[in-house]
Amino acid sequence: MAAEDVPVSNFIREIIDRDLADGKHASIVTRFPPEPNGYLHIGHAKSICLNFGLARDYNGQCNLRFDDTNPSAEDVEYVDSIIEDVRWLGFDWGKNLFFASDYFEQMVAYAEDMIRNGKAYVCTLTPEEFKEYRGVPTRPGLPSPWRDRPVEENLDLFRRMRAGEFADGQYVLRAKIDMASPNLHMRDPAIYRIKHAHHHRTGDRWCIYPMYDFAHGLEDAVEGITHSICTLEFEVHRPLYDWLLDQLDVPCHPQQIEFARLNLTYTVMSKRKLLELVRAGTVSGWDDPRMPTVSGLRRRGYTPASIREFCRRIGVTKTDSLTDIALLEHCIREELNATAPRVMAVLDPVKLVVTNYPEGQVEMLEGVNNPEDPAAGVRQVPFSRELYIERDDFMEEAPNKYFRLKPGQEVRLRYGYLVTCTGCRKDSATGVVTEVYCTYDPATRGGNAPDGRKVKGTIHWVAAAQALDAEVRLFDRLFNVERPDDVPEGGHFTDHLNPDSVKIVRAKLEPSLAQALAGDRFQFERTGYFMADAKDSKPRTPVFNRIVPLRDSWAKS
RNA sequence: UGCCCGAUGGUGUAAUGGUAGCACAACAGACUCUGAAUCUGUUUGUCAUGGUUCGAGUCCAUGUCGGGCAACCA
Repeated sequence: MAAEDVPVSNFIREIIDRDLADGKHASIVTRFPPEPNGYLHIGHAKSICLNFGLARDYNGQCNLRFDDTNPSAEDVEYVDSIIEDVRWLGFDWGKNLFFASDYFEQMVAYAEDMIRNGKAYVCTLTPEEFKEYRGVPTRPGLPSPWRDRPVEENLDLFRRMRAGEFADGQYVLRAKIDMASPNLHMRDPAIYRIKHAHHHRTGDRWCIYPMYDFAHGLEDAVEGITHSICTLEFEVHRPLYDWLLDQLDVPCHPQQIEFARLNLTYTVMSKRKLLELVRAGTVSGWDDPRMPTVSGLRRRGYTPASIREFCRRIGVTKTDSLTDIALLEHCIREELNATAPRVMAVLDPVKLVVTNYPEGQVEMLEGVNNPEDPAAGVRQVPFSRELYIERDDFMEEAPNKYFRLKPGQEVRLRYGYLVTCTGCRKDSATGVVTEVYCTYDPATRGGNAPDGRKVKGTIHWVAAAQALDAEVRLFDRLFNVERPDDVPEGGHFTDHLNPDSVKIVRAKLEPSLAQALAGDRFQFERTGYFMADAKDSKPRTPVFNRIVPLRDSWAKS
């Protein structure tokens, strides 16, 4: 078993172990129940890995169920993207793809059972009055004047609600529980509302829709869910979840278990805020490579395995926490270090002229594709008199510990020659370096000196005439503070947007990259991991996204 | 001021009454044809106060701090 597949224990697994040992269940059934009103993000990935991971490890089943009980915000676009994302993450629900909307008829029957049992009533209060009667946490609520409406009248009104005789908000079906409960959710919650809205799956068949609290437990029960796992904010709903299932003649009573949702530094995670960024055009869409959405991470170049590994490492608890995004970055670096072919690419080019190298000569030098993986083989890289190097790799006046090119210093051109810097030319007006000069030692072909002398620095380069010009997108975090949600009075989370979250450059790439296909990942030596963009890369003219930079202990000091 | 939940190094997470461990991050060194990777080492922790116990991060009490709950959203 690979390290990444070894499950990390957590309190939910302990509950399941106990339930299995006690014989409460012979096997488990979980579910991932998204509402199709937005794209999935890395927080959902945590839930997906949890629920599907449990099913996998315990030889159980995990359903993919769309909780589509509110047509106003939902759309097939979201259904499709969610299906694609869960599958991309590497999970399979087999035949168990369900929609809450498929249970609407059944839910109405359960609602009528509740009415007949005197556990639900049709209320005529307006939304404003409803709120008024509910009271506040510190004060009990007041019973609705319609609380004791006769069963027959409730039944009749509910059926007419369904038949479309009333306007939105005119009536609502409520559970009859306890208006004095310290738990607001137990104060006769609404369970069915009138909503004349077009549903993406049921069309105009319905004009009443069940509320989450009524629907969710029934969906779970009907599907035979054993462990209904959700996030912490539903903890206060659990008494209602349990109460409801106790009132009705359902196939089973699943156990709701809550865990803490994922928070990431330098990131916002609410669907509302992500939608706002999309709508405002702050990002190019849900799959903008800077977004924490599954589609954004995919576009950026993250692999499913790296996201799964991240989810494995963060664990599952009930503690509200803030995970350092450095851990996510570590997970993708770790994978790509082992798998990504190395190439040379100059992101901020300046010309280097090897003054004693014959003009017009081109020789092919051998580069190792992946030092971590001998099977990756070697490739040929052209070398000539004029090259491009990184502007950062030359300093006219440099500190002592600067190992790259400075006048008089010898460095290695990776897989090329040892060269000694002899000077540079600068634009007389601006002082900007336009060309750097050096001489090479012909005896050092391939990068080693026969006399055994060592050089401290090795830099990457690309032959000027053979270089492939390409667009490279350098992404950085979208926000420049750890907690973008923390805003002062009157502020907005977008105040913390990082103005430099993307920088587009024209880079010089080694010619082998002309063969790169959309979705191919590479390590650009000394700079980072990159992927050819899935949408904008064309054959022979790739466009690269920087997934994550290499660690750089020099830049820090 | 009501109810529910939580609190272990900078961050995340283990330890289930018996040696506080792991990972990320940071720092230092070794190695290096990537200032990467790798290797070695270092710093930093049980929210507080009582109690139970031979023994408490763990159990109990009180307090403190943090989060959630007052959509006909999920």
